[in-house]
Amino acid sequence: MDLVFKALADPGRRSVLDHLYAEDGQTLQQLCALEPYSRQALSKHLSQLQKAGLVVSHFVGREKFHYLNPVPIQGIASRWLQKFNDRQLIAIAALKQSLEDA
Amino acid sequence: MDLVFKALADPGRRSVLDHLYAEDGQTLQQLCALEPYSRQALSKHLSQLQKAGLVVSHFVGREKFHYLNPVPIQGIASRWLQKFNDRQLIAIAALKQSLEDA
DNA sequence: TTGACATGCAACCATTTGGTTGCATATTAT
DNA sequence: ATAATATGCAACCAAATGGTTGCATGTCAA
Repeated sequence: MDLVFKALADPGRRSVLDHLYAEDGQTLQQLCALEPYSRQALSKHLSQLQKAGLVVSHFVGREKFHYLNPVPIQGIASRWLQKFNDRQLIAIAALKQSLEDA
Repeated sequence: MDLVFKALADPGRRSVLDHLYAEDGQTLQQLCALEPYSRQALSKHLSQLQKAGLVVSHFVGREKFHYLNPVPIQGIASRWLQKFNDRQLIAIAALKQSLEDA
């Protein structure tokens, strides 16, 4: 789970996820045309995303196609929402209070 | 928004959020007793969490009380879920469930 | 078969990050 | 008033991070 948070921490990697969402099943070369990074840099980012489970890939010949896996993100969302939903109203109330005091 | 992702990337900061959830309105000294970090290290972590909007604090005398603000996390969740909902019916169901429980 | 294409891996470098030490400021208690 | 408490800030340092370069491997096409 720590890998997921670390993978999402970089704006470039989030952008890769966005591009994979826009068009699923892209190869490294295709992503290179969309991102301002070199092939090697993108490759390392994709590797991290893959280790975090956010991207799944498979080879077809010499081409490696990458696919988005939203499950870990769902995991984060449900974890934190589950954690905070119970107190949500109180916390929001507290936030409003503190903002009004400022 | 980038600050929120970066703030959540560190396991220590996530632990701070957990402790603030367990007991809201704690001071730096109280958190020091719970975390394996020095006062100064914790202070910097709290500062980052505050800049990310995940923690709100206010002084009472010389004591600074820290409160959890779940709103940015909700923002992340809704953003990514909204992005991926179209393809993930299961995610929609899970989110609705968690929101309805709140 | 030979050359071009798609990717992987390792070494190296600059920047960022997390942590500490030391000092300063402000509030409470004796 | 003086000492102890609670926090803030800046400088410094080691480790992690993001990116590059160079080379190696495997696949397709002429």
